[in-house]
Amino acid sequence: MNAQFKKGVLELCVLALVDKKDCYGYELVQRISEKFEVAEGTVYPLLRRLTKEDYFTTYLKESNEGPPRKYYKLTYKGRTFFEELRSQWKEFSESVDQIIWEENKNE
Amino acid sequence: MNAQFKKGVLELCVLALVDKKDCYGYELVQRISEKFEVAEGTVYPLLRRLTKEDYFTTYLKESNEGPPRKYYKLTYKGRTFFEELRSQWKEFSESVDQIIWEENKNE
DNA sequence: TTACAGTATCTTGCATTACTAGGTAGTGTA
DNA sequence: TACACTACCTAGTAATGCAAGATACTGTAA
Repeated sequence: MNAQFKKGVLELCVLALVDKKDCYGYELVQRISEKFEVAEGTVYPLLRRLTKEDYFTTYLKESNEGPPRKYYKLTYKGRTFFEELRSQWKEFSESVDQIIWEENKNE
Repeated sequence: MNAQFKKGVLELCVLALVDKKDCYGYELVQRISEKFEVAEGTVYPLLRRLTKEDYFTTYLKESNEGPPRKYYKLTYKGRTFFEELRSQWKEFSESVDQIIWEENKNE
């Protein structure tokens, strides 16, 4: 999959998944990769950035399948940002579809 | 509009518009900006790259509204690339929509 | 004549973000 | 002991959109 398409959209996907329920990084990589490939080296820095910008809070939780998991939880600010970004994506992707699927017109 | 969303997609839009009819750079900026803002400093380097990669050929044409216009014409290779890219976009954007609009499930 | 708006092309340097390729460490199994 | 899987992390690189500037042609208004 074209890596450029993912720019900015991965952020939106991460926000959407964490909005539904608290997630840890490795889990997000797995979940998103079911739809399209994403690298760990992409997701962890993204989570760090979104946390720094107060869209997430984090907490650690023991696991019996490996080292402790760092869970991310959406803040109020994060939810607002997510909804704004999702709305922007809707508008943008619909515009793109208009351009690329438009029938030839007499002009 | 989120600048990141456009990464890679602008290429697709330019290909789509030139596929319909030969276009010059300034025209593409105007046409795309009807849907979402795009800068000249983005489009001209993109056209240069796509031409270098043999997706476009170019020709000059006089204008009575200003300096000569450089028209871009899609090559066979360009059309193949456009259709491939458009199909990738379809798959990608549908995946994103599944992630961000999915209802909460019992899990 | 001069100035400006609109049309049309181009370039340089910057900001952002995804990926590659590595590392560390815990758990369970062969 | 070795390996696979889970789980976290980072440094450096590549790709691409944008801001801000330059150049130049046409037509119009002061």
